[in-house]
Amino acid sequence: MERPEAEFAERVYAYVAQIPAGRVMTYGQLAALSGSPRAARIVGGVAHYGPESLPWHRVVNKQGGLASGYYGGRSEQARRLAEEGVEIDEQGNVDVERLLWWPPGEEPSQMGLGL
DNA sequence: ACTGTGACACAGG
DNA sequence: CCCTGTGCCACAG
Repeated sequence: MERPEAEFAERVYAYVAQIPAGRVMTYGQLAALSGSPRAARIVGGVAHYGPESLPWHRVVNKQGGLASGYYGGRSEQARRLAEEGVEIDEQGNVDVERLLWWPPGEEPSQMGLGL
């Protein structure tokens, strides 16, 4: 399956590129920010065929589980996250609640609430 | 326009 | 915790 650049993918790339070291974003979150709230799976495809230069190891599923098809395997993704100070529990998951990152100005908390 | 393909999400058991 | 099924939708033939 080839997945050359496309609008949706371009947006995902832009967000992934902004994730700070030691923080993570979920597939569903990236999908929503990129314009398709229910296209989490598409983000997976984008990640698989996207630029290796981007920090894909900072993209995890909503439960904190590491990617199943990460280039180099989950152990490699875990290693890269660990290097940034991210702790992986015995189940191989990260604390999404605590490490989830949102692009400045697009936090869900400010979407419907006046600060 | 239709079909196959998922590095997901979510509801059940 | 595990596993299973169903919904999901951008993108390539």
